[in-house]
Amino acid sequence: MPGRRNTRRVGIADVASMAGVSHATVSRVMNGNTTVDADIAARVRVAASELKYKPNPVGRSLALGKTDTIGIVVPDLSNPTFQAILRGLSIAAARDGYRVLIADSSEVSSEEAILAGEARRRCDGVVLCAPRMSDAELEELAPTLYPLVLINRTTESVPTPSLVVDYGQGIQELAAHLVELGHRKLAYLTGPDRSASNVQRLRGLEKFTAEYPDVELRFIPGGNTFDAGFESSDAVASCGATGILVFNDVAAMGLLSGLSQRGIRVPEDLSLTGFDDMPFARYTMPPLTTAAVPISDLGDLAWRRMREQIQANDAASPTNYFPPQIKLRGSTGPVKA
Amino acid sequence: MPGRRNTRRVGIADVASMAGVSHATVSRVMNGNTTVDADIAARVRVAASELKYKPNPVGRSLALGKTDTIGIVVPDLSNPTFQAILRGLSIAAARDGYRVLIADSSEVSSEEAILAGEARRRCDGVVLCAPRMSDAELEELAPTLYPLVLINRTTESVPTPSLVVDYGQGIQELAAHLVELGHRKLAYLTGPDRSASNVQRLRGLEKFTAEYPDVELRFIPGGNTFDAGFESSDAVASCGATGILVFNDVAAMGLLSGLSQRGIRVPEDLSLTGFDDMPFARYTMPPLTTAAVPISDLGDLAWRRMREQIQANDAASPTNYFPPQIKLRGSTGPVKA
DNA sequence: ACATCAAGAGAAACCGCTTCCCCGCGCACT
DNA sequence: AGTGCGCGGGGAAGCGGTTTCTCTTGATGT
Repeated sequence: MPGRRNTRRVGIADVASMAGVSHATVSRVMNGNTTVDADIAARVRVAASELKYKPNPVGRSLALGKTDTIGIVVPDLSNPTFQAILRGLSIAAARDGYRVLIADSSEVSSEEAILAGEARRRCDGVVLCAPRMSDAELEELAPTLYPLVLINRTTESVPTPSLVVDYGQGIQELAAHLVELGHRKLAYLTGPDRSASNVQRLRGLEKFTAEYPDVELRFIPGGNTFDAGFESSDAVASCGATGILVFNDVAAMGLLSGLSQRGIRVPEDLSLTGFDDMPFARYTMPPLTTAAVPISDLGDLAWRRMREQIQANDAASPTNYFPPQIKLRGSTGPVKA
Repeated sequence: MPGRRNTRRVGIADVASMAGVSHATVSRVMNGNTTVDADIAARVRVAASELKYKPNPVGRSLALGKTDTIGIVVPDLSNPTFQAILRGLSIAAARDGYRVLIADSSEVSSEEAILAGEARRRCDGVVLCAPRMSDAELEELAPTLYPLVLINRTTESVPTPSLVVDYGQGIQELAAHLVELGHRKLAYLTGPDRSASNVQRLRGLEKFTAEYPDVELRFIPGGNTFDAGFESSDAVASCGATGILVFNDVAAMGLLSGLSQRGIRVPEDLSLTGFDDMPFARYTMPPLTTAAVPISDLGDLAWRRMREQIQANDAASPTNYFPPQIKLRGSTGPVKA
């Protein structure tokens, strides 16, 4: 006898026998089917509430072929960006009666495809954040995941709704801002090598240098952590640049801390920009000039794109690009005379 | 015909007919049942991988009466504490092949019970974080959720594994630390009124004043945000206390910022403690003395308690109290002469 | 009064998988 | 050679619902 439970839960059959009807009728009543006589329906409802009956979602899922659940695959749940996406997604999905199943690939990109497949099998759709996955693998995976929404990735073969933050655009604007302030020697403190969003920033900076050939731009290896920023302060201080573009706010805050320990003043001696506009960015000393990414809107929109596909109202919706919004604060200022 | 899918997925029957065996045999092979002839097993495996067959989890769940999924109910996913718990839980559960379904009650405590019930029906167990739920409701709800782990709550009627952070103990130790440094006039910048963890801190401080009758302790209404801390700086500066216990790190950072704007030096003029040891606490100027709560261990342990109940190796495991660990940093110093 | 029909409820099929039950087969033992 | 037995695989019964199909029943029309 498979699936026996110690304490058997109340099932549709219990309600049916209590109300003196067939379980088909109980099912009809529970699903609001109006072809049931009002008296009988009332009797069923009484029995159901008497027994505190709630339909078993697993049984329903099997019969209906849907689980009212969507999966999200993230590379690292400790990353505030993914936390915000998850939050936005979860709240938006909940409004439509859907739940969210999470799959954390722990930065192991070889796991991502497997996790996504598993999640898809349990859920009605998948939101995939897989910054490290190769393009080839993504192209192959995407069609098998069908109701799929991509974050910060796009596919060519199958048209898949994608939500991408335009990091390249953002960093260009920050660089342009520094130029406006008179800076001619800039440096970019890079993020993790294999990070897709770091690559996008580099692309954006290529365009920038093409546009401003007279501006000098050098690259300093950095990272995405406070400590990485902190430890880069020597390299930054000695590189001769007066305007520093940092990969993200966390590293920028580390750098800020390191510079202040060396007695280098921001923005008097050096201008500094971050990226992400995390909550504390406005509270550093000085407050950080940065680029805001509307990430919780992103989670919300991810759900909307997912819902469109599940309901199949209209299929193809193109990639949405999110231009970051530049926040001018105290960490950037005119170049020293 | 219920549950028809547009593109029918490959099922166990397809594998069975391809391998020329019954689906019972396929099932046995897929589940590693050794009573299958090696040749046949191999044939089945070939067919399965040929068709890329993966068992449908919903079908399995129904047959087995388990979903390999646990639910977590949180009041607010934007709260770093719950993010950390979620992360710890998710990673630990994943190691044992379980997934996590999230339910965000958006601080609406009336939703919590409903969400928890729904989650329980879909999952093999529930981790419940419901700081605002009334004791009565919790007592009534707990038995219906059986494989249940509580965070920062306990029950009396049904013995339920609980993981509670001993905020009272932590704040007492911080206060004692200030006394050791010579402070005799202390103030507590409170958290949100209805927050259970704020109440626990207040309880701890009651004990503290009983133990140190010669120390003066006053209370200043605060909050749990940076801005709340910032705006309290006047009240703090004028209250005459030399040692300030702040509800949490975020508010403490706000206060720190406000004080520095007023030219009040920390720790020379005023000593300051936070609570939580959030990642940035060590990077403020000066670094924040605070109490570290091992929250991701907490997620990890939540899973372990859950697993114990699911496997039913041993039933009752008592409440685990987590004493916060005091981190002495630069924001506290000897009282001014 | 009889035929037609619509409404409403029960029986049964089905979703995809696991596992119990049982039967056929080959081997060993008497 | 006949019986007992263990092994392995097929058939079928579930898991808990939804939905189609079918049949009963009461109302309506002529």
